[in-house]
Amino acid sequence: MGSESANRPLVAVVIAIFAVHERALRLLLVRRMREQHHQRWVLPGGRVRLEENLEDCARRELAEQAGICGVYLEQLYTFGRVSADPRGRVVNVAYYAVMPPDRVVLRHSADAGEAEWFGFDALPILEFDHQEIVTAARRRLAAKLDYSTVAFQLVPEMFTLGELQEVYEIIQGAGLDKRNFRRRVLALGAIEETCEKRNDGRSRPARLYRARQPGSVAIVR
Amino acid sequence: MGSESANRPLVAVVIAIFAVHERALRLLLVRRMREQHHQRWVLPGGRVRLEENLEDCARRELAEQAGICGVYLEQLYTFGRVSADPRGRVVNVAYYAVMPPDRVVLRHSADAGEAEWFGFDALPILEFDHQEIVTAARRRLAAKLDYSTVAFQLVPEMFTLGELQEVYEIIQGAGLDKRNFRRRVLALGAIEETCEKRNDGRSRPARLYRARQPGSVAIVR
DNA sequence: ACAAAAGTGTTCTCGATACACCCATGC
DNA sequence: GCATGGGTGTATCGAGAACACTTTTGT
Repeated sequence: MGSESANRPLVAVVIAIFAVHERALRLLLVRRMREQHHQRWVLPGGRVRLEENLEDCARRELAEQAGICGVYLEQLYTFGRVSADPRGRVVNVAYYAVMPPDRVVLRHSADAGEAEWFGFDALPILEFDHQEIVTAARRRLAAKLDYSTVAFQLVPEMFTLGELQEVYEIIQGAGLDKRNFRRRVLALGAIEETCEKRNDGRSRPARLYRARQPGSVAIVR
Repeated sequence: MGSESANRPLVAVVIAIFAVHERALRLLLVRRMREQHHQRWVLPGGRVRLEENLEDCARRELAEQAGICGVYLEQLYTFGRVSADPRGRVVNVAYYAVMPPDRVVLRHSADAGEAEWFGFDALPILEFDHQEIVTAARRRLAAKLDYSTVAFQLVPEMFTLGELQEVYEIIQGAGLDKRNFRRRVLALGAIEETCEKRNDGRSRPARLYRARQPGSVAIVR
């Protein structure tokens, strides 16, 4: 370590992974171990191996550091400010990812140290260029809600229109008209009714819907 | 060379720079010298220096390889497929850039080898992941015409509405209604009339317009 | 009965589209 | 006078926004 390859930047991926849980947008952070800034919370990520594609690296780091697999993942931007990391030149290929709330229970994997979901009102101060990455990721996600089907990746497999609307309202930070919202999302033709209803125990049961293409995110409109 | 830093990917920038010239969309390519694939046309670009920011690197390479300065430049995507380059692992941070037609005359700089503008109907076959990069850049540019003011970077400082419309039609590959186009672009409030007219010698002289913020590209609509 | 969220239609405004003719200049 | 591109207005359509009340369940 230390002087290895000092004539090339280090290439790393960094992931901002979001979930909407308990009426708040949450971001996953991990504690960085055995490093200069150990004990500080940082975005998950790590160096890219020579024989590994960029997205594979992002998925591997999510799995290793937080036990998370199979989420929607999209490249965001590459940050490479010369002075971003005092330990040396790093080029961070940033990704953002999203995950449904029924999967935020974290499996603490052995070698991983800790991982934890933070609300945006209680985010710790982030090192390096991670603050900038989170801001860009959040902006991109908010924008994509309006012209893609990402939102279905942020709700359980079966969901109510109320839950879906909550995702929009929390991420975009603005209330929406219920009738207009329902008309718009149904008009997309990307979700279908199920026969089931969800009974939350304190009000009228809501019909459950399901994405027609649960595995993929499409550009719409 | 050769075995240097073989434990880290090489980080390079690659630029797809476009201009609309003589009724066609054109792309700048350079001949790669003293390399395995010398004498093949490739996108301009090169390795990122340790003490150099990514965008600075892109601008330096454009200047060195084609004498081009001061253009609009935007990061596109980072390509890092393991097998993209047979010489070793490369992570290509791709940019796209645009330039007005009155600047496509190339200054052949001394160390640069050749640079040349190619129409899309006569593009050579590109090595590595360059074909993919060009396709992505073109798609992004076509999309950005509709929600930003990039188009003003593709026409001279003073331009006619006919020229501007031609830029849209050529890049998006579809004819537009003249009256609707003019109404829409004028309604943006981003350009202003000048007193001058351009006389092309074979029809009625056209009024010249100028961007209000010639230096910057804004998101609109 | 009351609290809590589900469910449901109509009106209005504004931006996008379709469409055809006269004008100024060079040859 | 003819060829070439410049310049102009109106009618229609559809998407998005505003807006309030009834229904179903649990307590």
